[in-house]
Amino acid sequence: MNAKQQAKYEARAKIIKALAHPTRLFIVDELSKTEQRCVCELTEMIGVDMSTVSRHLALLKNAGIVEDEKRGSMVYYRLRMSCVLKFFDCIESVIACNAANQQQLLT
Amino acid sequence: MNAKQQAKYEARAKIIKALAHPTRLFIVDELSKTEQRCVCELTEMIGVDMSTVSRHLALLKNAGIVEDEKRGSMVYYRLRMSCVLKFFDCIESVIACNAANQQQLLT
DNA sequence: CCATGCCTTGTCGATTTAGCCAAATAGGCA
DNA sequence: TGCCTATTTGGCTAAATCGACAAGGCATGG
Repeated sequence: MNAKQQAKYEARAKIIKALAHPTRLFIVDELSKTEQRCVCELTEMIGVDMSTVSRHLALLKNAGIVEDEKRGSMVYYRLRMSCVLKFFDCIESVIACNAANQQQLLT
Repeated sequence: MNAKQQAKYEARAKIIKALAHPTRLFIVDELSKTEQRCVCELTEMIGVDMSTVSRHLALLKNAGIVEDEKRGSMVYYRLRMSCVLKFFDCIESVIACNAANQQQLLT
């Protein structure tokens, strides 16, 4: 693998890594349902420290998946690349396929 | 977020995490082009220790993304859920969108 | 101006991850 | 049997990640 290839896969991995956490998946899911949410709302829903949520959001933003907008003292986040939602169908089918496989091993 | 929700997002995150590494993305890409590859071939292409490649493959297998088949003394891996390939279009568009944004900041 | 609420950032400890080397396992072949 | 190759696994270190708490910045409302 040459340097250019390497860079390509690293760039891709960075985006995927940004999604690779339950809390961040929840955030993406939530923003697909509700257009925009402030940090405090998400914090409330998730149930971890606000600083932790803030960092998750910063990470998603840095990857280009969400964007933020400050209004007054609140910061609202919304989905910037909604194509990531398409991942979920495939993910679910992987999970279902794994489950079916597990099942089969028992018989 | 209740326990069931939590579990759902964790299961999803596990799959995504399995893809969140440049080497593993390379492997998936390669298996989309060539149907099957043994560990030694992939090791050759990637240029890290075979034990490292073996672990990456085990991780992908554990997530249900690839499957393996032992033939003689070699182990061949192939893609099990090719739907993950669909991720790449979206990923590329995120990258392109980020780049366009960067560009705009310079003007 | 001060208090309060919203948010981000610095720091720390605990956990996970990635890579290497060495050792163990397993198949193929002389 | 004994060597060689292919692969996995154990052990180790360095680096990254996550979560909590504390402190600081900024806006709002008395």
